[in-house]
Amino acid sequence: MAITLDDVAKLAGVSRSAVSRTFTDGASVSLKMRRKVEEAASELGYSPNFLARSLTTRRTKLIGLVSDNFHNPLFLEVFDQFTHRLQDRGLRPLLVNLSVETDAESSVRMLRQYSVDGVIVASSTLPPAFSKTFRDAGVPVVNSFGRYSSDPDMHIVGIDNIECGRMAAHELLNRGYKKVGFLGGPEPATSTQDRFAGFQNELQKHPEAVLSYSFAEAYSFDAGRKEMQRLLRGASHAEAYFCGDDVLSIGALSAIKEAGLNVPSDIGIIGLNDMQMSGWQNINLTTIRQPIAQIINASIELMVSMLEKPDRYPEARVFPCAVIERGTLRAPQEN
Amino acid sequence: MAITLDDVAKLAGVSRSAVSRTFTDGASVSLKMRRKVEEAASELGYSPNFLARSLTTRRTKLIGLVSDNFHNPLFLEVFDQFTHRLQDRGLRPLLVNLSVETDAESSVRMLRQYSVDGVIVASSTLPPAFSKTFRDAGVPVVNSFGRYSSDPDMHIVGIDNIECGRMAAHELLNRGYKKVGFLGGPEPATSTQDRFAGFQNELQKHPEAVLSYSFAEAYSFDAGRKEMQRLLRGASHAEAYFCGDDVLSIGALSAIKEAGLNVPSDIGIIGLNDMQMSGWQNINLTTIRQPIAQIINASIELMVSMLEKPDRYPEARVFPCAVIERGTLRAPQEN
DNA sequence: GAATTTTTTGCAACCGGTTGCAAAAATCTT
DNA sequence: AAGATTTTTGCAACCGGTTGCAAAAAATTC
Repeated sequence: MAITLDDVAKLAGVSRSAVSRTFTDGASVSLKMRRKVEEAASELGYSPNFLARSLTTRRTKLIGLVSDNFHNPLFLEVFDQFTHRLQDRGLRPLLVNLSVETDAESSVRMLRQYSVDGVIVASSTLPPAFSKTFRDAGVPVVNSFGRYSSDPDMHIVGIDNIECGRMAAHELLNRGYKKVGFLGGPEPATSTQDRFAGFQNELQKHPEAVLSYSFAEAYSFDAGRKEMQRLLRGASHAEAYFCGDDVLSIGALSAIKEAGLNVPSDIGIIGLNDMQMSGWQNINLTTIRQPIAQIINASIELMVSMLEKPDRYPEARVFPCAVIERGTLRAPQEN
Repeated sequence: MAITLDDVAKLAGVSRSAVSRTFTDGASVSLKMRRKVEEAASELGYSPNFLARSLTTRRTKLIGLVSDNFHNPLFLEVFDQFTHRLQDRGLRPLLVNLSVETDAESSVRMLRQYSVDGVIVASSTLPPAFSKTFRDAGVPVVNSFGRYSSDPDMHIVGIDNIECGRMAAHELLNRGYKKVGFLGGPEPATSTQDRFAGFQNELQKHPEAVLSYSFAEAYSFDAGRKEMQRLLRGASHAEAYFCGDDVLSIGALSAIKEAGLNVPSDIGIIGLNDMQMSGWQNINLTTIRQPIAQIINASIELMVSMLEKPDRYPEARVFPCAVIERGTLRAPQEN
């Protein structure tokens, strides 16, 4: 059915190699030959089969894009940018939704069966061991939005979640909140652990502060809402909460409003991510911005450089976050 | 580097064909042989290369998932479900972000180069001609969320947007609104045109109703907000608006609140889609539900059946929508 | 237990490309 | 214009699988 190399060679009256060469950059073909072949090719509407080609070149330009965050609106932005940037470089994202099967082994097998050139693991919840499975299988891997390490054993791009935790604590203390809460994402998630560690660490320097904490079941609206409802039913809630991420914050805000309380006069909330929605006027969440565009660009850059040098020394790229002031925390105290 | 068929054959001391057969269902292999091969395979950690296989089987199990709606939160749900359902059937989504290059020809070429088994076009804005390009190239295609036709020339799954427009008009009239507005998505989008046509059509049956209309630049929060701001600056706005979709509605709500007006007492809003966010308590949008799970299931079902019978007669599957009552329209009039 | 039928196995060609190598053609020297 | 050099071209083998066909092995029949 489809047009092959042979068809073009036959029509142009040249060898198969000649056709192959005109479609391979950097190959030696005379101008005359190239013209002849191109004419025949366009007459037949030929374009080379990437998969057949990959058999010998060992390059598919397929990149596995693996994620388990399909319920966090932030990730629509993430997917948009990843696909966009990959396409810019002629790479093609093979999307893997990990909510189905969290088994690393089977994902690795499947992606190897498709001979992907590399894998980007985009998740703030998966443990480093997950990405390591790919590395151990000899598949170039970049871990985006994962846990930062000063001695990485694979490429890793993201933020310093511990530092973010400190930043959140600092921000709350700075605004005079004494009784503060940590409303984390799923407890086993590396991002949750690290943000909590930093938060706690900073608070310990301030003996006057009182810390409480709990965890939501997922990074999702419903989980945040449910957990905040639970907290509000309790004996006494904190004056302000650092929520695990923006979507969790928005869920919490919904519960607070529903309980007849006001933000920020009754309770303060600070989130993390600064997804687009957080800036919407009817949400207007004070949050810590995670520079996702930079993280994605760096991830792809590392991936591309790995494709060229597979044994490249593993690197961690960490981007700074910043507090985005909006309407869910009271103003800093002037004292 | 990677383990091949030959390696396994050599270790097991059998022919290449024998190995191939143990990994092909329905092939004739004795139990003894199968055991021998499987043992050797697992010792080496072999699994067949899908791409090499596809060369002869002419099946890659790759499905192009093409969309240009990467800014509408609804589509995170759409991608989640599509990837999930495709994976369930052993198919793999090759994601194409069309916001980059809207050129159908080049998408077709690229997807053919990767020998995708089929293409799902998931978009409420692309014209039918886009999907038709795939069909004309001999690639099985399903158009999801596209324009319904009673005489489809390809598989199409979605809702009857004209009917939805009527439903919205009916709902507004039923609640006693006289001066109503249509705040559409991008004017060229088929969904916008159809929803408007139905809306207009229903209103014509009610001479007392006064219709105004305008269009936002995109299906996005910002576009909806901007357009509503413009409307509110104008001489006189409508009593209630049917917005092109939910994210547009939420943008409009933001503008309304910002102008110091209240919903639904000053202005009513009805959206379309019923994405998860619309049910969030701090948004609480009255809207028309588009049954996306059913649309996605049907799309995949049609795709699978097409893979078996490529010349299957084209079919349109239309799913009914329903009004979801929340808090952005006033109660129906009792008269 | 020989003849017949059925199942299993291996050979070799093929899927649609690429590439090392040597021959042929074109270009450059003198 | 002949010889040396460079560039272009085609041949044939290969990438990692599948599959039609015929031979070999196993199972069935009498």
